[in-house]
Amino acid sequence: MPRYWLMKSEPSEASIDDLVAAPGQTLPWTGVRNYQARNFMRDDMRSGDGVLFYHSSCPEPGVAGLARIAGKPEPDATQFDPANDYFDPKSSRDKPRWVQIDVALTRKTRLLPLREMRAAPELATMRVLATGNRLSITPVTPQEWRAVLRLLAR
DNA sequence: GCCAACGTTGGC
DNA sequence: GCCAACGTTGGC
Repeated sequence: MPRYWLMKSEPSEASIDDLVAAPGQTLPWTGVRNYQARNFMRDDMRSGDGVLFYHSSCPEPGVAGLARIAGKPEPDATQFDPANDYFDPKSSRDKPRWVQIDVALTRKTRLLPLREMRAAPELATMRVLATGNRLSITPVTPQEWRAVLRLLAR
């Protein structure tokens, strides 16, 4: 049974165009430093799960493409690298704290702006739209997934 | 740049 | 375990 996720990325760090241009059109999802989001990756994601690739903290926030989970969670390489912005001195290779997982492009879509998502009654239940939500990874229901696809097709 | 909302830290 | 202080997120 496929599951669905929304994953936020700042386009200045990793945009949908970066995913299009990546080797194998696949990027390791690194840098998650929130336990709830980590637990989604570590415990709940399965290869083949659908992903809404969302651009955040940018002039036009919204869904920018469709992707899917590939492979399985691994220790996030950036946590061990002191030169990396996401270095975590409290983590160790023996007991890694953070995980990454590969995300593979399905297709780039038109931008579905946050504004349009908020205006769509069928998306009112989406976690990412909930007041105060800051999670960079949120589950998406099959109904929400289908509704997003319908909006993208317009 | 502002600021609301939320997560994390650390003293007690 | 409480909770104040602080840091981060992310839309606007």
